[in-house]
Amino acid sequence: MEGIGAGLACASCPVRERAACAALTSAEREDLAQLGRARSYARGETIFAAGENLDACATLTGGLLKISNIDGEGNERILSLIHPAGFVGEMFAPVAHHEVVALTDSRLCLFPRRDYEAAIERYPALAQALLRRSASDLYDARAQIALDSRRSAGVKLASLLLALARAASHSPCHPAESFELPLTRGEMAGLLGLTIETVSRQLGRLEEEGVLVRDGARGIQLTDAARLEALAA
Amino acid sequence: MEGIGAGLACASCPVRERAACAALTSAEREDLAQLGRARSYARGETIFAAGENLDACATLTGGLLKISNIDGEGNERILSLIHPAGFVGEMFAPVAHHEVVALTDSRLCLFPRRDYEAAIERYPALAQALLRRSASDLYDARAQIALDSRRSAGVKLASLLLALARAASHSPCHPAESFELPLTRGEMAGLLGLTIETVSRQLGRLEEEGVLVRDGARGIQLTDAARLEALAA
DNA sequence: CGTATGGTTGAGGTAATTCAACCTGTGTGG
DNA sequence: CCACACAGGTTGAATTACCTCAACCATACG
Repeated sequence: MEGIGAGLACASCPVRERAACAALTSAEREDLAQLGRARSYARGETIFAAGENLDACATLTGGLLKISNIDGEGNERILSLIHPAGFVGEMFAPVAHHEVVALTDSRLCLFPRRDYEAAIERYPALAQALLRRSASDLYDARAQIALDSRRSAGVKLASLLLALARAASHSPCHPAESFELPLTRGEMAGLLGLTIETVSRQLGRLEEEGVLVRDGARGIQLTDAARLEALAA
Repeated sequence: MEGIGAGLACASCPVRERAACAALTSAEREDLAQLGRARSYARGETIFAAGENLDACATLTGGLLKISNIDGEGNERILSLIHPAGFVGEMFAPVAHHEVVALTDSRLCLFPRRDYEAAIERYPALAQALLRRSASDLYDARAQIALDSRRSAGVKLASLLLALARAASHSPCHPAESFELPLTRGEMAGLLGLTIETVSRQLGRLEEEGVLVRDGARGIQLTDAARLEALAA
């Protein structure tokens, strides 16, 4: 079903209406699909490594990715999470600045960078769609900066949990009432600029306060979502 | 000389080779210029206020802007500095998310948003140029996140001083050896997520250590730029 | 001259880090 | 099947970098 000949099975693509390529006409998409190929990555696999030659870009069709930076001392800071329909690959940099790694088993639609760049020039709608997505990523990144500033560990963690609960739920703005954390404590710490211990303690505190119940290391059940939203303010 | 009729004096524009509109042919630029108008802002003046209707976007031709977020308690966090040739105005959001304020006397090229959006559709090269700029802003924002994470106040301040020294110098990567800070202590604090007092103390410490000499509140003379770069790592 | 704005300096408190021990589940090899 | 190792997680005690509060200084400006 998928990948007859070279291309992709856009017809059955779970993000065909939200990804950048959705801006194309079906004929144009057909054309673009010829250039790409789908590939699966297991949790923990690296998609792009910082410093390596960046000759591809991709749309995430399923799973969850992280974009992260490793500093001199080997500390990882997660700069962004990429959800399905997200786009990765720096179009205008010769080498990758950051690591891109699968947080859960994921599926991507990979394109050779040169071909994709050519497609951008050929299809103005694609450039616009990417611009829209880039603007949105920029907004998210700035929201992260705003969050980082003065706010306490408790607020940061509450915001993250809320975002994850929303992502876990399929309805847009409603947080799922119970879900599995797709990140380890270390990854949460890396994303929030905290330590593992602090994350663990804050999580414990939220449980003490009756906001949630932990179910094993990863399971979360929100017992007071309203309270969580208030804390995340 | 400037603004005969409605348009802009692109011929004498100091950023005509670096701004997004540089991607256009001269005929196209002529056309775009008809839509815009130049305006000056004094230090402290607000260009866009968060929450207000966002019906314009702009290219900065001279000066320095900040994009900032004010949280519930009235604390300001500066999300980004905008240097000449930078673009401001969220194209795809109905209302402004952030404050945009002039840090020094500045000059902008303002465009009605609808007209600019139409221009993007009309001129694919413009969309591409904006995409490039947006990708670069996104990279900067992520660099800021990386900086925020675990690094000490000293490292943050060193990075900022280095960035300002580079911006003050006209040659790209060489820091100016003496320059005026375009930001108050409060603004530096807001940009780095620190307090005014911490910034002041760290600055004092850099002076003690012989990295720089302060000349009044704003003047900075780098006596050991190499050391500063090492500290900013 | 007096007020305002921005800046410096000091003392004390605190949230988060660091360091360290211990727990839990899972997979592996004997 | 048990023993063991290992990765991820929790918990505690001590430390510290930064914040908060507060006083004071400098420069500019009406």
